[in-house]
Amino acid sequence: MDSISPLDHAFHALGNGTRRAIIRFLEKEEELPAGEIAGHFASAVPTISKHLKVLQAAGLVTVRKEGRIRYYALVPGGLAPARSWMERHQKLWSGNLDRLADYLDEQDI
Amino acid sequence: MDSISPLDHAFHALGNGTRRAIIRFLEKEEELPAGEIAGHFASAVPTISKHLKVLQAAGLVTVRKEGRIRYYALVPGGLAPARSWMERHQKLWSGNLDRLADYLDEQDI
DNA sequence: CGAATCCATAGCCACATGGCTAAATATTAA
DNA sequence: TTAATATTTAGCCATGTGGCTATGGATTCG
Repeated sequence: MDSISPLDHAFHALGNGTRRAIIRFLEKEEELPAGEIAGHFASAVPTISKHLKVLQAAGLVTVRKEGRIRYYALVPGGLAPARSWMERHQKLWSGNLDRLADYLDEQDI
Repeated sequence: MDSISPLDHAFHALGNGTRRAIIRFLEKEEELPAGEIAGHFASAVPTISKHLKVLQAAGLVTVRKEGRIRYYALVPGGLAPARSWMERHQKLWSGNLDRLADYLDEQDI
């Protein structure tokens, strides 16, 4: 019943080389059909489909269905929560902790 | 035989709420004994010990052994590789891709 | 309608993960 | 030397993950 933080999903999604490669591939185009994404990787089509679903659950990617084609695209602010977590902690890491960051971290934001 | 990228380790380590909580706890002090870290969590001691090992493998944490006590501390630049990956992609995400980032990403740096 | 295309889902496998308790190791104290 | 303390390692269990093939649903083409 323990609800999992959105950060868990985001970091987990990024913790796989194939998924990061999919992200890089998507950055080059506005959007891409699932098949075209799958075609650029050695893995089987359903395997890539699964990865896309993980990226979607992490809020990093969206789908647009047009006929029988699914166009995948990056979510503009998708990386922001994970990135801001890192920003704040990069600072704390270096020694200058402040109360705002403490407060934010109590909620694991 | 596929060697796993350091980024995989870092992102994977961050993809768990307990481990992020350990990081937050470590930020408040220069270094802490394993027992004191474990004491602040509901999980059993060996469970926290395992998490510390994951953080260590990810290059986020170091140990210093003094007698029978292990002092854990954050690695100063430990977050940097993961953070810079996100920096670069946050930019690409927003639309302005440049060749340097492309080159860096070919090696998944 | 029937066949082809695009893609997801279902089901399987081997292995990883996060949790636990119990045992081992290393060091210090009695 | 024996006992206590700090921490890791060894096993065990349930569940998750990444990979595959085979099947199914939706859409388009002949």
